[in-house]
Parts: sequence; C-alpha cells; structure tokens
Amino acid sequence: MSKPTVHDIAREAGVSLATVDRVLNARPGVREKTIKRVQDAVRRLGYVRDTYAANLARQRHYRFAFVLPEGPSQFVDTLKAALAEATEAQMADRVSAATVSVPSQDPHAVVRTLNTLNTGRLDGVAIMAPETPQVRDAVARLKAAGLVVVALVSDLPNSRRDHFVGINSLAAGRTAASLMGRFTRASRGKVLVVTSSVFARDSIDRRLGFDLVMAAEYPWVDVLPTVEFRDDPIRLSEVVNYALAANPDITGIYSLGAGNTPLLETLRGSGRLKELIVIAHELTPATRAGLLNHEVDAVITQNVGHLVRSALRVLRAKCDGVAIFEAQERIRIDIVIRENLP
Amino acid sequence: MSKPTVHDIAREAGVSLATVDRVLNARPGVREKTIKRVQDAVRRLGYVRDTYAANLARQRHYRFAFVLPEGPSQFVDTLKAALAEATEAQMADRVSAATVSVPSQDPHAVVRTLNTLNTGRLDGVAIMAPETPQVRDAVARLKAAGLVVVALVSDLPNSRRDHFVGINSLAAGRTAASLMGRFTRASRGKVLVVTSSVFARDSIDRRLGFDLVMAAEYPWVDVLPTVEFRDDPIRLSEVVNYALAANPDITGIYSLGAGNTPLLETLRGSGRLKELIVIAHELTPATRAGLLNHEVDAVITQNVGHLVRSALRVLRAKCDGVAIFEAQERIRIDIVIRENLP
DNA sequence: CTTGACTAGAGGTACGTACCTCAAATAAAG
DNA sequence: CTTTATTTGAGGTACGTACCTCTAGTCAAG
Repeated sequence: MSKPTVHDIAREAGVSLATVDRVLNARPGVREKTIKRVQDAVRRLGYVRDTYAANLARQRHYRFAFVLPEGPSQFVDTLKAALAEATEAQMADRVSAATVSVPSQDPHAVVRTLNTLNTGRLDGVAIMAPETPQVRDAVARLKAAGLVVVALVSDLPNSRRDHFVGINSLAAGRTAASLMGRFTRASRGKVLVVTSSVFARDSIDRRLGFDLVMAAEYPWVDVLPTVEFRDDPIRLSEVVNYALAANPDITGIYSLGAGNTPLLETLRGSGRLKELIVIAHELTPATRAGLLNHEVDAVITQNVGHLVRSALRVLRAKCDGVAIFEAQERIRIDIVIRENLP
Repeated sequence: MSKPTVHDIAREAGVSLATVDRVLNARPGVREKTIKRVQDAVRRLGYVRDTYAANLARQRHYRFAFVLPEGPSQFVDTLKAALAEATEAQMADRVSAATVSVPSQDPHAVVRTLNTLNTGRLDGVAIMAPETPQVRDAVARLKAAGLVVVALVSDLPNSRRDHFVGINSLAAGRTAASLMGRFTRASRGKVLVVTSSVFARDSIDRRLGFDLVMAAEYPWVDVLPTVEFRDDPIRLSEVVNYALAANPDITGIYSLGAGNTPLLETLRGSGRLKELIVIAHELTPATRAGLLNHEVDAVITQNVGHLVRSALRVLRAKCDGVAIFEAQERIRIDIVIRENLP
C-alpha cells in the first residue's frame, strides 16, 4: 500500500540492501543477472527513489547560475525579480541560484562570461542569450564540464542545451496578428511594426508569425515594413513619427520587442494614440500601465514566475536524471488585456 | 553559509536540542523566557525547518480527497484527468489524492458526501460545489474535525474554507465582454448570452461582469437577456433557434457555462455559425475543436493543470502550517484563441 | 590446489528532523 | 529547610537513502 523502499526491493529480489544500492546507483561489482533481478523487483513494486531522502543523505545542494542580460530592459528586470522571489521561497529546497549579469551591447561578453563560469562550483546554468556559434561552443564546453544547460526565453536550438524554457516566438507573433486583425477590423487601415533590432532572432520569428497570419486571415490589411530604432529613443521618435506622418491611415501598432516606454511616449506625443490599436510583447510596468490607461490593447506575454520556476524544476530534474513533467513545464502564450490583468 | 539546522539553533540559543525541539513543535514544558531565546535564535539564523526531513522522520503521508461533480461535463473530465496526472507525478511526494464523485443533479448529494467523508483518514479536502447553507455547515464540520478545506473552481466565500483555488468569475465575464466588444465592432449587432442555469453562481457573476464592461465600453451593443436551457440539449436547440430567428442581427454568442457541444451543434444547424462571434468558457475538447474549426473565436479558461497542482500545494502548505507562495497560487484568467492554443 | 578477480552480503554511519525516556537542575510551594 | 512540580539536558531510535568497510563466497585461470 505505502511506498516501497529499498528494503522492499532487497526482499523482493532476494538480495542484500548493498546490492540494491549498487544497482540503483550504477555502482560496479554486480553481475548482469543480479542487476536484472533487482530491476525487475523495482518494476514489480513500482519503486521510485525518494529524492528528498536521497538528497538528505547525499547532502545534495543544487547550485545554479542564471546568465541574464543587463541593461535597461524592464522584462529582464521582472525576470530577475521573479528569480529572486522564487529562490527565496525555494531556499528550503536546497537550491541556490545566482544571477550573472552580462552587458547586452557586447556580443562577446556572454561568451566570455560563460567561459569563465566556475564549472566546479555549479550544477547547472540557465542562459538567456541570442544564439551565435560562439555561444554554441560555450554551451558545448559547459556540457563537457558536466553541467546541465537550459536555454531561457530565447532558444539555442542548435546548441547542446538540455532544454528550452520559453515560448515559441513564431506562435507568439501569430497570436499578435490574430488579435490585431480582429481589433482593427472596423477601421481597416495599415499596421506599423516596430522593433529595436531587425536582427534579433525573437523579432524575426515574431514578425514571421505575424505576417503569416496577417496574409492568410486578414489579407486586406497593409502591414508596413518593420521600423527599427536600435535601442535609441531619439531614433525611435523620429522613425515612428515619420511613419505616422507618411501613413495617415495607420490604425495598428505592433511592437515586436523592448522599448515600449519610449514608443508609447512617442505615440502619445503624436496625438493619435487613443485611436490606435497597440499590441506589444511582455508584461512589464510600461505595458501594464499602457493597458490600464487604455493605451495598449493587448500584450502577448509569458509568465516570468512560471518561467523561472520551470527553469529551476527542469535544472533539478536534469541534475537528478529524472523525467520532467511535460504538462507543467510547457510555458503558455498569455494574452493579457485590461480585464484579465493579473 | 549553508542552511542552519536545529543543532545550530541549539548552540546559538545556548540550550539543548530537546528544548529546541520542544519549542519548534510547540510542546509543553518550556519557560516563556527560554521560548523567546530559541525563537530569537531562529530569527537570527534564519532557520527554516526542512519539511522533507521532517516528513521523513514523522512518516508523514498527506491524504487528500477531491470532491467533484460527476456528470457529462467535459470540464470536470479534464479536471479529473489533470488530477490523475498530477497525483501520479507527485506520488513521490508522499501525497495521495482520491477523487470522490458526487451526482450533480441532487443538491443534497454533496452535503451527504461531505458528511460521510472519513475524516480520520484524511488530512484535507478540495471541494467543487455550489455554495449553500448546508455546504457551509458541512465545511464547518470538516474544519472542526481538523481537516484543511479548499474551495476549487467555484468559491465558498462565506464558509470556513482555508483557501480558494480558481478564478474570479466576474473578472472572467469582464474579459469575455471586452473581447466580444472588440471582435463584433465591425458588425455592430446584438449579442446572445446562453447558459445552462441562470441560478448558478458562476453564471450570474460572469453575466454581471460581462454586462458591466459591455455597458461601460460598448454601449451601442444590445446584449439580450440570458437564454437558459437547463442541461437539456433539445431545449437548447429550441431556445437558441428561436432567439436567432427573432433577432436576425445577432452577431455574437456568449456561452456562460457548460453545454458547448450542443450549442455549437445548434449554431452549425442554423447556418449562421461562420459569421457569428462565439466566446465560451473553459477549454475542453468541444471548445478546442471549435477554435480549430474557426467556429469559436475565443475561450476564457483556467489551466486545469495549475488548478489541481495549486490545490495540492495549498493543501500541503496548510497542513504544515506553512505560508503559501501567493504569486504561484494565483490562477490566471487565460484567453485562448486559435493561435495560442496550448 | 592455489591464486586472484569478481560478486555478494552484513553491518555501520550519516543527513535533518521527530519523538521518546530518564535523569538532573531549577524554581516554587509547603 | 524540605518537598514537589516544573523545566532542562543528554541521549537514544527512527525515517529512506547514500556511501563506506570488511568479510565471505564463487569461479576460472594458472
């Protein structure tokens, strides 16, 4: 009835506790036939190792590092806050998670940081960084050092990372398009797409998903080429104002990434914000305020709390070599409007 | 650096292990002054009891029951499936959760079931049932028997339940209204609201929230009185067809509760489904299929996986007398459209 | 038959906590 | 000052697992 223990396995298999231990922990010195016997007993009784008792005995302490970009991103700020909150709440669970900030301007900084991580003092790393060949190599090195590597927010699909915690950017873009198409249906104007960098992987994928759905479902909408402002609020103001002036029939604004504070500022300045449908990504203080003010119509986001908790759970599971609970780790694409603001 | 243990507390407070134990577990036989000393040491070192080690020593096993309505509800089916999945995955965590099904037609059945629960063999109960004075009394009895009681999906606000796991129905209705207003903006017709029972608490709250937002934000939309079909597919077909015939300018359908399979069937039969904006609650096989077929435009839902996992976490936390991690237990109002279908 | 390698068993300690017993110290009562 | 009750200390065992040592058995090669 109650959970079987190693003692039950030993009795069932007709071997000693030491042998069960050797088999369960893949220690040498057991004949093939005996290993089978023990494994059969495990299967028959449905034994599952009590991870907590095991960690207690082993004095296990999970040491993780979160490599995150530093800079003026409100999204990263909320992510860091969620991480701090989660680690504080989970301190009881013998996990410690250090945040390692990386200058986001310098593309080599991530690689340098990853290569200087003290692999001896770490069990796993969660990385939020754009994929480059150098990052792939760094991930390979971390894997070679025996660490668990998880990609966070933005995937590193061609690296040797163990898992990706985040949402599909293409699907996020599709979701944004569907809402934009429906919300602007009455006005039937053009849509302006704004991003910080047209080279960022996330932006590209979102734009792609957005275009796919727009073309298929709302072919009458004229989606303008992406306007890029390169992290520069002045440039943002210039290009957006120029686009608005050149296209008086713009009715929708789709913000692909960060920079929503200056974007809303500019739109407010143009005097046309109230009539515009604005859809942005990531729930941050800026987009939240925008929703509350009726300035932003929808935000496509991912719950940062789930993100970090999922990353921590996956890191732990991979360290233990345990299967992860897929349903719990699938990060959802959240649609947030004023009425369901959490 | 590492987590302080009871030994550290004993040393810090200058008392023996036994005394620390007596204080931590509120056992008698310790002077006030000594209790203070120990508590101060706990605070100074930031000691938190290792729940897993404690449960190990105590041979603790959490025994919970989920009292759920039985019947043809797809939502309850998905809830039960999620519960089965979660308990299987968490079996390692020394929790067992039994499902107790209650005939949903008979309002006394819930009370009877609650009163016949073997309180001696249970640590906590999660209840999904409409609130009645009898249910409140039953909850009080369970509390008196020392059980933890959690309301699931539908709250029991005036009972002595320890916690509510679910979403605010009023806010859910507001969310539905906002989407309905935006989605039907181009057509500017009437909206038909359909429900199984106009007396169900959830339905009332959703309708209220819906009306509040409709009146405030989309005053030009004519929201028709709620049409009730009382769990009867034939009646549903009749009343919906009648309403559609009487109001040729209906452009939106808002389904407040269950019965989406026959509702979609009827709408399909009317030949007007493709032009109608349909918004429903709860992601089930029926609404999922509807989204994929472009028959349903949006579904307001709550993640059943989160629901049951949250209920289990809260039940455990309340059993241990530990604070719950609010941010993790807040169930979100999910908006699901075709593009972000999980 | 001996040697050595391999395999298995028996028993121990430890992790952090709960809970138990018994003795000793202290305080409050007479 | 005793007597009694209350408070504290010291020590143990147990939970399920990991990891250690030491002994003993099996088997094949020499």
